[in-house]
Amino acid sequence: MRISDSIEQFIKDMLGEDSPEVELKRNELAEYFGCAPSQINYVLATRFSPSQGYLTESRRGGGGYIRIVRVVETGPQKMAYLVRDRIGDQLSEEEAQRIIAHLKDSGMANPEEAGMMSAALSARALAVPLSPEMKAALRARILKTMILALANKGNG
Amino acid sequence: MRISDSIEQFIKDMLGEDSPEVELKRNELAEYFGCAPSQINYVLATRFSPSQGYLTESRRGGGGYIRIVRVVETGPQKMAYLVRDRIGDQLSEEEAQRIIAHLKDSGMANPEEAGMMSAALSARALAVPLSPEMKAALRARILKTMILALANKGNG
DNA sequence: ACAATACTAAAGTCAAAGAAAGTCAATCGG
DNA sequence: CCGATTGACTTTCTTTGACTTTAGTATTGT
Repeated sequence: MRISDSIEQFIKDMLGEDSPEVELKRNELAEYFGCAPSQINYVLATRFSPSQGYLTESRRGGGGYIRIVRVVETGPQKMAYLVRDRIGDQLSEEEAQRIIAHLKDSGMANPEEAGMMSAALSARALAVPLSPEMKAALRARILKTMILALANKGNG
Repeated sequence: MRISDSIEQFIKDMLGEDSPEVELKRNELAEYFGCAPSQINYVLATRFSPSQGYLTESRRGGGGYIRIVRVVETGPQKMAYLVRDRIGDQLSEEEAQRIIAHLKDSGMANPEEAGMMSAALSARALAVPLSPEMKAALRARILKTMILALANKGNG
């Protein structure tokens, strides 16, 4: 069996039990599995990427760490994913505001959250010298990220 | 656990309780934590900087001291300050998250709003092919717009 | 007594060492 | 050939210590 797979399994077991979040020491883990520390980065990059539903954050230096958070979950969060999938790579401001209204109407976002989303995607917020295509791409990404944050709020 | 973090926590606990101000002896604190005195300066520089909402003043020589003050400003003033002075044309993600944390801590934004802001300005939301400068410019504009929305909510 | 000087007790500065994690190109193995 | 593995090198954050600066206190000369 590949070491990468073992490490992946190890981390997923830790994530499975109690919390959707695990913190580890790169060097310790590497030593435990008898591999190069950078192997851990490889596993993170290939098995715990954002597109696979994980976020990682880390810190270097003395007392450094790597934290892995699972963001894909069950229940209402699937709805968020559906919505997210309906947002492509491009998003107009009108469409964005429509989706936000829908999120609010369906109770997935409260008025405060909707207000912030609306502001972040307004023409005013994106008043920078960029092509319309780039702005549309930005809107899509920003809204997706905010919806993910919404979905994740439940059991962070 | 890092000594820096312990010292940070220690000071924040002192600040948290009663007063927004605490006075301490650098050498005593260093001895208490068993570290070099200059470590205290490091903690002050990295965790209690003005941009993080703290001011420090000190005195050398016999009977010297270090005083740390948590700066408190009222909502509207603070927001105006943030938009006008502190957020320029460029904004790093770290700085953005710090500002958002401050807004939340001081009650100017509730956790939901802060969450949305944080998401909208995350590296993930801006993961598009743009120069770092352009991203920094976008962050600045988006955050300003969201803060304006916050401010407007209250009195309008 | 008073001012200048010396002594001592702080805090400040800065650079070097240490401790992690990140990157990337080369290599390995199925 | 392609994903897995490694290791040298880089970057970032922390910790320490030697040296500097400043403030209060004691001493000394007039």
